[in-house]
Amino acid sequence: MKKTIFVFSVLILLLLVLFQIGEYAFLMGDTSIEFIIGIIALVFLGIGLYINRSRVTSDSSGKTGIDLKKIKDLGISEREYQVLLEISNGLSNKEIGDKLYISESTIKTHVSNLLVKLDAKRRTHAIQKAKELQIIAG
Amino acid sequence: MKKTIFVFSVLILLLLVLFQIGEYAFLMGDTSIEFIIGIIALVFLGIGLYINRSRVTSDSSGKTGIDLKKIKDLGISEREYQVLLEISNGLSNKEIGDKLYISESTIKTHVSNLLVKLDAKRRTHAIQKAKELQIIAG
DNA sequence: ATCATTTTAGTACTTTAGTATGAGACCTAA
DNA sequence: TTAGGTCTCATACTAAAGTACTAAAATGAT
Repeated sequence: MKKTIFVFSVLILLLLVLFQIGEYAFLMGDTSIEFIIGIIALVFLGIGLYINRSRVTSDSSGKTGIDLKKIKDLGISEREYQVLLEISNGLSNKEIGDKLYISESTIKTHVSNLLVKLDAKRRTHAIQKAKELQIIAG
Repeated sequence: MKKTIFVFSVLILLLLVLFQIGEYAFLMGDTSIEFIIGIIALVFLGIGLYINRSRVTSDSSGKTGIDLKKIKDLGISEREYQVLLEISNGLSNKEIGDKLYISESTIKTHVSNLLVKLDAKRRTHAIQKAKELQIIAG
């Protein structure tokens, strides 16, 4: 919200500045009206593109982006998160162990801990929960 | 691609039209330069917003849309697809059976068939594959 | 009505997943 | 140095998942 207000304030200021430049250049007569209009058009086209880009960025970070803070809040450790990612990739405990060079037993421990921390009954449930919590890509 | 070319053509045409209007209004002296600049700024701001909006829209429909045709191509039946959806919701075979009012044995049959059709080793793998194939929401 | 497909369900079995518990190794902050 | 957390691994167990069949009932199109 604060960001939006800031952006619009800057926008209005820029508009006023452009008014001044436009008037000044017009009065001096050393610049064609086409040039001024072209500059203004380009600037605002850029502004329009930028505003939506930032909107999209904030949207995607809010919808598909990964919430690192939430991972910590849930008490999920680095290793556990790695395991979670491999689970969502469809790997078995054995395969995850081979990939991370640790035993299947250790993976089972990590998975059990993950299920508790994500309040999930199964690994498929954990995937669904993790997506809901936006801690893994969907 | 064709759409992009069309959009930019319209953009250039609009720019030329605005040049003419600007020059005309300027010569007639019945419109202030601020007004013209304001209009142009607004128009191009709108254009900038529109261009990014359409880009986002096409992106999301291409990434989150469900490909019904692909489901048929894979030979996945209606019932099997229902089971697939419940798997991705994190339910167990027993829970899916209860929800669809059929036995767990039947769910197992459906799941086995799904794994073959999706070329998956496990149900978690099936979820990942189904998302990759854009058969389920991700 | 017949053929093909789907849906349903079962048995018997193997494999994978998950729980509970204990314990050693490691690192870091108090 | 000790306390807390993470990471590791193991054993023993229960539960769930998955495979490989077989087969009956329902559905739907020709």
